[in-house]
Amino acid sequence: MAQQKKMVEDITSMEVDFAKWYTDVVKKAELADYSSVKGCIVYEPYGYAIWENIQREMDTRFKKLGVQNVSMPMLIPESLLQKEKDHIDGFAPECAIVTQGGGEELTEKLYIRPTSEVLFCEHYQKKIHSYRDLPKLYNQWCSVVRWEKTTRPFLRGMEFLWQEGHTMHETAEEAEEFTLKMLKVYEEVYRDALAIPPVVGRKTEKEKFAGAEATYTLEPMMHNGVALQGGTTHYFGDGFSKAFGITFTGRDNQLHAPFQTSWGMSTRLVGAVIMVHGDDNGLVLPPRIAPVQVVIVPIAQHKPGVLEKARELCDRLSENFRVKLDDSDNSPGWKFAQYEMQGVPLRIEIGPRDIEQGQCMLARRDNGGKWPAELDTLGDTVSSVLDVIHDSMLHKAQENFNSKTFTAHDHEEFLDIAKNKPGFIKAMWCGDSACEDKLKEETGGVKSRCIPFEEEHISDVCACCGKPAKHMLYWGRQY
RNA sequence: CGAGGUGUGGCUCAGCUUGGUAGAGCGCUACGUUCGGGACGUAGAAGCCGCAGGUUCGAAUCCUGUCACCUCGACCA
Repeated sequence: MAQQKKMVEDITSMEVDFAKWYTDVVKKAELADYSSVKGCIVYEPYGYAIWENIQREMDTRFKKLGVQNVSMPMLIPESLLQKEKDHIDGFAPECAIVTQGGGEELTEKLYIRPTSEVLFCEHYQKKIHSYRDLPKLYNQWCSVVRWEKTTRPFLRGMEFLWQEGHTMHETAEEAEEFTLKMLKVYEEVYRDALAIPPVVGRKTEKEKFAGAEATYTLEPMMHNGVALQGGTTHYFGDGFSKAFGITFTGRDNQLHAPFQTSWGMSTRLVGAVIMVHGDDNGLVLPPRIAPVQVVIVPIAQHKPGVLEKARELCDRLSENFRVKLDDSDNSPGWKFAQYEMQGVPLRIEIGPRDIEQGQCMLARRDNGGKWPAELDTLGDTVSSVLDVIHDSMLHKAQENFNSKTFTAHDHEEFLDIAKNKPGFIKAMWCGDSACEDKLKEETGGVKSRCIPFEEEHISDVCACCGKPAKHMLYWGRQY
């Protein structure tokens, strides 16, 4: 399909300034607006609807695995947060703290949750007594607060929406298996709902979550080659259990500490969708999470029969799809541009000429393709076209990933790629975090992304120090 | 948190150097004509010039502070 012409003048071109392009799209597509507090955004209806659709994709998958939704408090007493040392060391610097209530100084500070491991642990300590109480598979949908220095809508905020799952298991094997199971669920959401192919793997010691034994991550590549840490699952072992005195009587009539996991994905996914799929005309939404999957634009709508036919189409298609009929007074050209900006996957144009011929025009957002379709079989056509669009978007994202992923065989090549080619770098690593520090320093910000599950053998030695290599790592800059 | 930049109707910006009646384009409202890629005419509404102090007879304009946003670093999801 031919390269799409840039038709929207008020969005900065991606090539000119990617950061500006991003904020232009967020504002022009009416996804979010700034509030008067730094880093706290208003999720506008259209942006929130995207999040609701992502939520639905995740929530139904969680429930299939037996996960139950709960709601924990927002405030954490300081003493509770301090029970696990690595955890508080990791999070305390970026916490907001309540010191006053009802006009009086509090005797104990209350932390606004940056994440809720300790709250779940406190509760589990009361509820878990026997192996019969396990596993506990809880999740909550909530917002958390982290005092960030740099903020950007959806990508990094002081307050953001997410889900956090926290589970307790009888054995280490079961907990580790569940950690990986959730990682699979996340990957499925990425590919099947968001049409994004992430790199999936394990974080290095240096990059893992505060208090975790192992952290797994999903790292999609944005259109400009920058990574976004977009979802993590953690295996905690029994560290928190022991710190919080959670015990249960096992099948052997002995006391044991249960094994724990946690996992989370946030509204950052909306940012990923924007930056992976968007183009110079605005947002491009994957059909399965698009708030409006099909928009109907009547042409010459004042002429007899046009609006009636458009309404009839809208009613018919609404049985199976999320459809919007725009019968406002704006010109057709204005409507085309507007829904392109908002990333609506499929547009239907219907005018007097079409009605005469028993057809309508279909236009794809992802590649600009436009062609006539029979009205009689429109439902089936729309259904298959939306699937084709999804597959095609996933494919395009994969191609972008492939074309911006480079292999570094040695130190010199690594530095050269880091300096000159935006994207991911595949390179061997000795396992020493000193090499991660050194490469980050030398490249001005390239960090290890993860050890993928399917490692390639690039060379025998570390691309930093030249010692024998243990793993292949993905490297890259991140948001 | 460091360096730089920007805050004036809903949006993009002019005005500030040299203090003296608040401006333009787009958008918005009403009516009419239009309608296959951001239509046009006529009439109209809309701004304590980011916020708080200060200087002055008088401040969008000068001074101080503060907040937000953008870019580049450092830090982190």
